[in-house]
Amino acid sequence: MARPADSKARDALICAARERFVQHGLKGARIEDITKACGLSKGAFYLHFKSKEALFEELLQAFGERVRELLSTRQLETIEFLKAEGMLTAADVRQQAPRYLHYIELSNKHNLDVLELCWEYRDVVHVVVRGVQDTAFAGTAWDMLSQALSHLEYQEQMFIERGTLRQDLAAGLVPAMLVGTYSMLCFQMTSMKQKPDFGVWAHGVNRLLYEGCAALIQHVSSAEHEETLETPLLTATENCCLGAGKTKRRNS
Amino acid sequence: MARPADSKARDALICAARERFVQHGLKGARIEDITKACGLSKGAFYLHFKSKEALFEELLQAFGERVRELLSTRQLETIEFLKAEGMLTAADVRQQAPRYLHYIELSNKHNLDVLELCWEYRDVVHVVVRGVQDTAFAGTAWDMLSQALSHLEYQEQMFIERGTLRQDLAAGLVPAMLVGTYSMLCFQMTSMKQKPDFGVWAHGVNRLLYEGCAALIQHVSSAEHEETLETPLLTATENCCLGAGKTKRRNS
DNA sequence: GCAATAAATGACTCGAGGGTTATTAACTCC
DNA sequence: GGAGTTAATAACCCTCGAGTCATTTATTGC
Repeated sequence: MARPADSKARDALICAARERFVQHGLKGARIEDITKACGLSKGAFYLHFKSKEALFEELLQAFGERVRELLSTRQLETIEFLKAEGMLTAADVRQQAPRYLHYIELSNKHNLDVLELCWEYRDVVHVVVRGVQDTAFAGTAWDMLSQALSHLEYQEQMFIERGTLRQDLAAGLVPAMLVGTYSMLCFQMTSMKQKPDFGVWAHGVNRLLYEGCAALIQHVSSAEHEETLETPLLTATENCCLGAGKTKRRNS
Repeated sequence: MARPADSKARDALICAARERFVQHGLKGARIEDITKACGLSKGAFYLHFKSKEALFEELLQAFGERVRELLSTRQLETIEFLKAEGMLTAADVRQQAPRYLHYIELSNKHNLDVLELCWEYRDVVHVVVRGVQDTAFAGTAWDMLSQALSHLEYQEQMFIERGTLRQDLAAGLVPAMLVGTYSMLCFQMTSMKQKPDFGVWAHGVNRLLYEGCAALIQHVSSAEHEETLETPLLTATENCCLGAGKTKRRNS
């Protein structure tokens, strides 16, 4: 006994909003343009969403959920692997033991999963990185990167403690390089029409980094790089932020 | 026979504007807030600048000029070095020859120069990366990264052609990792109060990457990584952009 | 002190865009 | 087909901020 909503209306609004957000940022996107793009009126928008920000938060929640899933399965599977195959030793790395190659394989799989997800949500990523300044979401990109960083730092720590990795690199360096390289890739993909071949990329990065570490391990006893680099680095926890610090938390 | 302008007014306006731009982005910064911050009225702003955008462009020009200087001296000094010391060979890298270590030293110096410059202009960098969407400057960050990328790709190409570097990594991978890592660092530094120790960082990155390449060179003949990764990759020239593509060029 | 001149002010206009609401359209159930 | 209900519309209000300009203020040369 009532007029039912056009089932496509809500989805159409979300879709149009995503496009506008990418082009103009969260603030810059005009509600009237969004509704016009799907043949609706401004009022219709407020029928489905409390505000532009609420719509965006919805998108972000979905993405964040997926990210959290990925991170936690990565965590689980890594621990599982190490339980099953035993902790990696420096010798494994040096000799490119099957166990080590297997580990790289696993790590690679996880990296690819992340890239795929970012591709799926590339518009949202784009907005989070470059379109939310002066908004409740201003710190979100950094928050997400921080999660990834501290996650990888945890793994690095494990490896360092067990002697798998050299200790003479600044702690956090490898995680930061990984996150830096991958976020560069995400940054790039937000402006691409064709999905690039992530496999080639991820594989190369992995080889460079892991074999770089292996190379260092071989040189351990050689005297030429003596200075231990133990300055604490740039960790995720170093949140001595200026801009990001004044992130107004969401007031939904 | 006229009232002279307060000599400090213009500088004060620029200074206040930079602060506001960081906090709220180019569009989000209000002219009246900028002027209020240095005890002036809105009208005074238009006495010194045509618009907010004109002021920002001025900042950007200064930064861009410095960047171009750095890139060209890097280019010059690298070529000069290679002329003086001869082209590096794979053997140099493998054996960590003085010539090779010297080269790394040089490269490191240039990297540090870039980091220092970014630190000096960290507020401008911050704005360019995150505060110019829906603005004439929307594509600027990417333009600048592209310059750096293609510059490094040129060097990489040189090394690959002469056989110094392995050819079985995706072309552009090392440049992209460098730019990715360094821009991650820039991204981080825009929210830091204390200047971090760039030396430690740059040194670690260099060692990882170069020794990673060296390690690969050692494995050249080993059969275990066979597939040649020759997919063209993500080069600077791949400007198949969506968002960045519709950058309205400046209309000053 | 006074005229001339340029700096600086702040009240003003104006357009843009977020959010509201009275009204109309469309649908369902009886 | 009519009552009841909800979707959707579009005119409206309101705030905010860019840019303007008549007016005031400060300074200099005489």
